Amino acid sequence: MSNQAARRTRSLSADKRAAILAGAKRVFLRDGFAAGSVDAVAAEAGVGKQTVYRHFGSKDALVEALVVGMCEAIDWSAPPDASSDPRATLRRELNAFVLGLSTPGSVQLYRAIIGEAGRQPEFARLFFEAGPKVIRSRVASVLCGELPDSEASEAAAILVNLALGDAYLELVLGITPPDPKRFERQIDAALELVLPSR
Amino acid sequence: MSNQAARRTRSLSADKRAAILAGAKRVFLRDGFAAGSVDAVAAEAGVGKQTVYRHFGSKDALVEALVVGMCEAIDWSAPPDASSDPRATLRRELNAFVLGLSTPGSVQLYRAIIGEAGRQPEFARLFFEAGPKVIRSRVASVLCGELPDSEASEAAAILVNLALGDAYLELVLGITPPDPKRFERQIDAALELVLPSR
DNA sequence: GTCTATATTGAGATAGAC
DNA sequence: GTCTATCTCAATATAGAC
Repeated sequence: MSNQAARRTRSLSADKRAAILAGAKRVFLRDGFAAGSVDAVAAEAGVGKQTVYRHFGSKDALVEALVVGMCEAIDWSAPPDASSDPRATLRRELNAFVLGLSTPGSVQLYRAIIGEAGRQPEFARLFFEAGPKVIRSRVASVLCGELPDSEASEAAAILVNLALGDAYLELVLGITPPDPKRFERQIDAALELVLPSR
Repeated sequence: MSNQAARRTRSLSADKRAAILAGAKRVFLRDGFAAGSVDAVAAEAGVGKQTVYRHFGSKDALVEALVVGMCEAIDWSAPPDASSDPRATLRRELNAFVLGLSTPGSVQLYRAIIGEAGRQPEFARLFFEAGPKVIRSRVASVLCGELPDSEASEAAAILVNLALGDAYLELVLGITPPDPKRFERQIDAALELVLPSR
């Protein structure tokens, strides 16, 4: 009967979809959402343009699928550790965060999100909720053991800000290349300021 | 002879030029450098499109003139004061900085600069040199009287970062509206951390 | 379901009237 | 020097072959 082809009435190739999204990532993060073209995405993905439209319907929908997918894939947290030293835990956590955010893909996504924030507030919110907000609360939860709850939230915000510090603004602006050592120094200085060792 | 018309061989109307730049500012900061059109600029400025091209030659040149002009016009510094209290001076200086950077025009310029940083590094550098870098050194020069020179530069960077804090990221992302009181609280907390009052 | 060829719109840039 | 009308090309989206 129809047991073979029954449920594949509208089945599109998952491989092609992934290839298109990969192409879209390269094109749109390099050229920007406005200047990047569907033609370029199709060429980059090695598929016909019509295939892109079959899968996503429009350029806007493709861009949205890309941004949503990248935001959902964000995971800048450090794996859990057995150590009970909160300073060491915070150092690992903050380090994983800045490294994740320093990735070329993350920097390009960050630029694109900021650049479109005035026109696409949903993208900005999605990114904020998936990234900075998560890190803040992870850091705050560690700090709750060390500081009064009333101070933990504010201290977490300070730590996260200082961990990024100047280095991140300069990285996003393309002034200086990524420098893990510089981030480590910023993190150590931040920890010393918020949780003095003596 | 030619003494009347001699030197106006290539004189264009300064009024029109200013009107075009004002229109370009509205259009490009609202729609982005890529999506904003010269037609829209001409309409916004109330001139013909050809006039735009007579004055600037190309869309790229127009965008560059706009960005350069806005960066050169940046002045987020506080006026000098007679007070000799470095904490009060720093508070005024940092407050003027965050207020200047919170202006709708500044936020939109910041977004556009970040969004194009991967493709237009010169714009990013121009902005950085005219804005953040200037504030850093102003703050550092005040701190030189309070801290060893070796620490003043780093402390200045920390102060500037904490003055912007979470509030600025959320403002740029369009998550929260501008809130001068929140900035003031961030500045006070930052000063207390870097220059404890007791 | 995927590709090639095409319709249509819009934007950058220019020619010519005044 | 400024505007109106136009050229040209690129990009979104679609139609039809396989």
